[in-house]
Amino acid sequence: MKKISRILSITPLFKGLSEQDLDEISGIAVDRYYRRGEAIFMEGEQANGFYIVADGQVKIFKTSMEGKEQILHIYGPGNPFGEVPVFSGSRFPANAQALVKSHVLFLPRNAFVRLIADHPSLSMNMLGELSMRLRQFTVQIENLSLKEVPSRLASYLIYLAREQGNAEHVTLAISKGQLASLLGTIPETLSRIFAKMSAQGLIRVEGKKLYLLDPLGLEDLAAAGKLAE
Amino acid sequence: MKKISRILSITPLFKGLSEQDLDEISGIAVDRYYRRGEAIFMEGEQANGFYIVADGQVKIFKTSMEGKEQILHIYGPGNPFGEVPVFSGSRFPANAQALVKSHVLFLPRNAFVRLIADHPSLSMNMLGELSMRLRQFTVQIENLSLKEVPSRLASYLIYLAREQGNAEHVTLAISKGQLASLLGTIPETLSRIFAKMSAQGLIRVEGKKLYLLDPLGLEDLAAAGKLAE
DNA sequence: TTGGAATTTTGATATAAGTCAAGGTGAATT
DNA sequence: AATTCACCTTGACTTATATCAAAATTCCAA
Repeated sequence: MKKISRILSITPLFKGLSEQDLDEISGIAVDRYYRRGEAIFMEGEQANGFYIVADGQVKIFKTSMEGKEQILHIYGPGNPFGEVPVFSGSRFPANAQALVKSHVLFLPRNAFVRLIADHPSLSMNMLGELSMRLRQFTVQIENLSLKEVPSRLASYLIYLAREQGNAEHVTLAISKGQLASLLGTIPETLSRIFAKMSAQGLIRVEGKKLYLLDPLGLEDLAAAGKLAE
Repeated sequence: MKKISRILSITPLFKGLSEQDLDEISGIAVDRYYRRGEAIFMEGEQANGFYIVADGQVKIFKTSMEGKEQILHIYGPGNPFGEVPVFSGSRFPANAQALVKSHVLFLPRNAFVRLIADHPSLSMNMLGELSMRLRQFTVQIENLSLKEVPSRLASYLIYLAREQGNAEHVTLAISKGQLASLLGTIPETLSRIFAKMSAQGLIRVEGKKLYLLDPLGLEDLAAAGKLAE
């Protein structure tokens, strides 16, 4: 139990709740463990609760008939996922799978809905969470529809640099294949773009460590720019 | 004032609220009128409230540097829009523009947040609304990333048929150019695909009226299928 | 440490969809 | 009825990215 409340206390979703409230949530949360690559839920499956990553890394994704995959989110400790069916529908709109060995908390729907009804700050937090998701999807749609792959990659690198608080270099938390799927492309294409961007001196690639050699050039590319031959 | 509460009463967002509550909301809502083509808000603009379509048609969209446009939603009477900044950020993530002469209600942020705090059913409705949006974006991302334009069009036609409750034919509420932008393509491409689909006997196009001649063929195409030459 | 699988890269080729340009159609306005 | 303008269509061409195949590299686990 101790372990659960520690995770809940670092979860932004529960910010502003009292110690007691957190205990109450601890009471309804259930531990679940997944191996690397294991499915957590599948698109279309009936949901009876949602999840919070306690430890590890989880991807939310769609797949096409032909087997191509599009990653929608990658979540780490403190991130909730699978909440959509709690508030609408009741079936998951996408698949969730553990990218590495992971520990997640499962929050049963009914108990949570009861909780939310008399904790306005919890519902405001959840509204904030869903709004952030909508914002993010907005960007993802813009990227897929209005930008080419090099721009998407540049945007992502800039985003990572900000997130990791280091303008010099970033470290990929995922494989390049998974990055391709996140950017809406395939590994071959991503690889070629890495090569081109390196040739132009925009970046230097050393395994999972990427040096951002020309931040302005990257900004430029992210905005609209074409990647020269 | 009479007019406002009639609109509020048909707005799903306010379902389950008492007559009094609706009156209270009427009190804080402000009428706004827009001409065809007029901007309602722009991406990045500071928001101090959200909107509900009372009458007319509004598009939410992003544009690229080069001027290509991607429509995210098209809303009609009873649909709320621009709520994201109410709960996160405070800037609009996209643009809104009236597609036809429109009447919208503006709900100031603060008054609405106060209202939501002590009306659990209102916050549940809003959570439901945002969840539906997330669901829809999920589909849109899937379409853009994993399906080709003919499949997207077929999906859209099937969706329209369901919405309009007629399996035989559907009527476009928007121009073909706008439809192209909604599907993430350009008018030329859409036009060619209409031509091809007509040649295969899948549909027949008569201006804004589209006859679905081969529902199974369309289902097939929507799922994954390729459009033959 | 080595063998084998997974991941990444490179090359040759195919293709869906975008661009540019020119007509055509139809509906509204004068 | 004539004119204009927005919308739609068609054609020739270009291009970004996917596909298929194979080689190279990296990563683990035996």
